[in-house]
Amino acid sequence: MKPTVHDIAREAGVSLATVDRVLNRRPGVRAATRERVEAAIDRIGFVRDVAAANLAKSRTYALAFVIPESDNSFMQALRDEVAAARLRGALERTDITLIAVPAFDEAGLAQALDALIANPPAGVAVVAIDAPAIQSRMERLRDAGVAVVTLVSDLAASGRDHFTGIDNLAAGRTAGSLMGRFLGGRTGAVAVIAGSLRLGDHRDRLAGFAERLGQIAPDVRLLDVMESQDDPARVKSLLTSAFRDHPDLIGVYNLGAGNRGLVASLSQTTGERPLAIAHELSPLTRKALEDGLIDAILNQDPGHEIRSAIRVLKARADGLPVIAAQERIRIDIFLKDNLP
Amino acid sequence: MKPTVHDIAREAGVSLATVDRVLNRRPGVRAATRERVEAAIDRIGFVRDVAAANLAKSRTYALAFVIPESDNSFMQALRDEVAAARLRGALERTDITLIAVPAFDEAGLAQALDALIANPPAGVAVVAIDAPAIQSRMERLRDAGVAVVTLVSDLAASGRDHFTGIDNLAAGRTAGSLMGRFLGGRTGAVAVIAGSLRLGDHRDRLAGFAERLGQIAPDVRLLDVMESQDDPARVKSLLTSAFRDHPDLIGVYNLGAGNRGLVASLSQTTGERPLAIAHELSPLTRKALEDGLIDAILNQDPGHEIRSAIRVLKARADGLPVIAAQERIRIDIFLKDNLP
DNA sequence: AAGATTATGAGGTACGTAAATCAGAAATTT
DNA sequence: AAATTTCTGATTTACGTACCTCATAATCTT
Repeated sequence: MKPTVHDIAREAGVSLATVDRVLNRRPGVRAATRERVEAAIDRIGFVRDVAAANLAKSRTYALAFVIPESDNSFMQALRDEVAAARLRGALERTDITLIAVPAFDEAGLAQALDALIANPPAGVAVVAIDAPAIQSRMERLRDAGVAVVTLVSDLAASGRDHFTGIDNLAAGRTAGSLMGRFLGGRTGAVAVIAGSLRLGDHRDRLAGFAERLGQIAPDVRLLDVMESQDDPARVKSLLTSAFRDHPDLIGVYNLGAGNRGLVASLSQTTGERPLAIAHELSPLTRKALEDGLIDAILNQDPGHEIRSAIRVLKARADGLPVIAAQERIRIDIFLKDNLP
Repeated sequence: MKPTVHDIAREAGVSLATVDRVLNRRPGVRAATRERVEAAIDRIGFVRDVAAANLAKSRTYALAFVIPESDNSFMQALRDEVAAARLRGALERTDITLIAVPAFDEAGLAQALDALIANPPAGVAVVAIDAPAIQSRMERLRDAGVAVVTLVSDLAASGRDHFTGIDNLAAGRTAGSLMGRFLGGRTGAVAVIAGSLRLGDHRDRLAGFAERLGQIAPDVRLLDVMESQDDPARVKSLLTSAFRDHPDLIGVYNLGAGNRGLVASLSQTTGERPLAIAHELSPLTRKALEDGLIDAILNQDPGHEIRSAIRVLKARADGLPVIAAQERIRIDIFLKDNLP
């Protein structure tokens, strides 16, 4: 049988109350006694029954997700996944709050974090903006004993317990690799569109892409990066100019959002279609992949990210370890053949 | 507050005992009363507290994993993941048994299943061989109320509740797609090595690969498939002959195990190295990818598969729904750039 | 050494559900 | 209408842990 707290008490020769004090870090136990109890715990291999403990505590994990209210499909998917997780709350003993903040708005995010500091939940997941005002607030949350996870876009480590998202430098390199190899020695110009170079993840993707493409296809001419502010209309107009100005355009990499503009532009091209690589699988990009308009999609699964963040927050809130391999977010590569 | 069984009783105007009878499908409730209780459950949105229920039942889920004792790294990884899951048993209320059976041995597998039928656990996960003797035993298990999942290699649907593994036809197409595009218009011969065409998953991969490569690179000459029995030495000797007999060999796809032979052969090639695509990420294939000996690895994550199978088995054992999106096993594509 | 302080023990209740018993009500059969 | 059978209610115990109170033992202060 699985050992219980009673077994610890018997083994250590103390009462249940003392075991409880040790287990739950309550005061009033001499160091020597505490060690005896801990030794007994190790010896008999006691593992706290989390279900019973939660039941006894009537514990529900209050978790807050702070996500920008951007209208791009990735952020939308992220919010939908939070909503779905919210519905599972009764089963999973979570009470999830979704806090939508204006996109790219440091002050708005800071304000949302201040509200959380005033009324701290057990855990907070934030799509962070890397700025001192945000960093310091995240540290305050952690100091208050709140489990803190950054989502999608990271911060300096002191501001969070864990980052749930992909390695964007590697994502850029992957895009560069695919672009270079799919081009198969052809020469010409390649265009890159970012949302904004003020975003760390976009900067990382660009750097990785340029580095890797330069290695594999040194003869390809990489055009100056264009910024779309993640706006589909702007993506489209930027591409229109690029097609006009560079008749030898053989590849396009959209490393930010606004894929609607990319697809619209590609579906209008006459002559040979350029290779296209973009991020985030959505109904739109999925269809473009199936239709052959886009050649590859790099993806981070929003469902995985939200569920992973919840697991990590619950574990940190309980002071339990995390299965690292399970919580690493993959850079998925999708071709039309391996669509899920 | 979350509604409890007491709330149901009050709402339906019956006693707790009757609610319990309805909830746990015990006899002794008139149809009319049962409906009243069920209506009350719907009305107040009751969700059974699984943790409390398990606590009350002192339930642990006895789960058996039946996995071939092949020495290839994928099956090894699968067994390791089961062992790891076994250690988490105390936390997750599972009692996991790993049953290793001889590889490719229908009679041995049938015998292992018979033992399980005689002493049925709550759930069984099997790396199945698609044969009538196996199929019928799986059906017997299901009829006995055991949750049944096929692992890696599937069976007809009547023999299992769920399949935990990848779509191998799609995996083959993905390999064909990558091969075709990476070749970038070059012409020559492409070799394919399977473990055994008696295995359904290997047949599927081959079919998908041939189909897709033919579309993308019609000028490429696909050599007759060779069978390695998943033996590294045989993979190597087959490749040696292929290199000798076909000087224009420009691509190799190993769709089964035995990658050690593939890597050994590739590292000895003189002149231009052929494109190489293989399955399953391991320390060996990872290194080969990093060194540029292999160009792409298709992968199914053994950790995900085992954890998914456990979640599914527990859910089926409780008659709970499964989050389908979470349990779909991805066909991962790894290049040297997006290695985890 | 008396008093103050800190450790520990003993015992209980609570969490939400499962499962059992036994008594009594209602429906069905004879 | 009586005897059976089938439902239903009321109540209790158990699961493993958390957390509370009260009493007493051990240790430290002055």
